Amino acid sequence: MPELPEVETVARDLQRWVAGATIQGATVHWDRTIRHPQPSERFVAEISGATIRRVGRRAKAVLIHLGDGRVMTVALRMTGALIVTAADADPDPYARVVFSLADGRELRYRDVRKFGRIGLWPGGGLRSVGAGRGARSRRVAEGSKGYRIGEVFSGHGPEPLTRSFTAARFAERLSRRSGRLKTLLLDQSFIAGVGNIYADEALWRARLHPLRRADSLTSGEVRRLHRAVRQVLRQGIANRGSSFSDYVGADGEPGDNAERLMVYQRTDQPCYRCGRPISRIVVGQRSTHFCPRCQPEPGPSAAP
DNA sequence: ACGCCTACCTGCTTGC
DNA sequence: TGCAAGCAGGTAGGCG
Repeated sequence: MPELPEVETVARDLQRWVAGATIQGATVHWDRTIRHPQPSERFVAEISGATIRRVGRRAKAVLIHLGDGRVMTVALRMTGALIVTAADADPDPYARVVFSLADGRELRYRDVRKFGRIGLWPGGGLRSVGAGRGARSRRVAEGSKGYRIGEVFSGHGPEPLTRSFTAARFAERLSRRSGRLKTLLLDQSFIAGVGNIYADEALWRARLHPLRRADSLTSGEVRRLHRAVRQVLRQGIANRGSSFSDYVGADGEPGDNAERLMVYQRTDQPCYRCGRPISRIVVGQRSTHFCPRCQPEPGPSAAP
């Protein structure tokens, strides 16, 4: 589930613990985890000997910047985790890729459900941040290799915690969309890094119904949502992420944010603001939690 | 441009 | 107790 706060936590941990380390070699236990380059033997050959210069994040991906400018991307998807261990730590049956570091430690990519993907890309072009739904056609073209790291992310929407993500910019983007708020918040080409947990949390905080049409918001509502998105993400980071079953930081420990969530997975429990039981509906095949009193039903004119 | 659907995987919980 | 169905934080790709 890792969303922006969980990925940010992992990236900060790794920056602290493995920046400057050398990757001596790698063992791939599940071939499909390697997205690029293939075959995975080639990936292993190309990563071996590389040094880790810096670790960062873009959208929900961990970016491991190498000494020569190349970038390794790790998309954790549902159950992925990057954990730093001593080499003599117990073997992990769910470790899909293990990087051995020259100092004797291991960087393990663990992933129960095997949805996550690791790529190794030439550097360059990372500043470009495209907009709109180019994401899709870009991704299709990407199969044709040769892609630099910047192009891997060119279809993603703005990073919600940056300075340039202003309420005015958010308002402009929302005004051009007729879809439902919940669906849009989950659309990575619309806004990067928000997933199911933080989308529900932000909508509750902003007192907006998940089925509201994006272009129906007043400017006051847009400001509330803009602030709410940033607040729930920052709170998630401050608490090292929300853990339910699989998510852990690079230290292997769960985060503390799950106990501070207001609506997510609180179906039928009282709303912390008004006491009314939290509702659960399905929007875009994703379970959605909200308070039917604090987040009133969109009127017929605003309904999609 | 956009929405809906399925597929990708495994483990855990729930209900009969 | 056993077993099957349902559920899970994400996204790529196909179809309409």
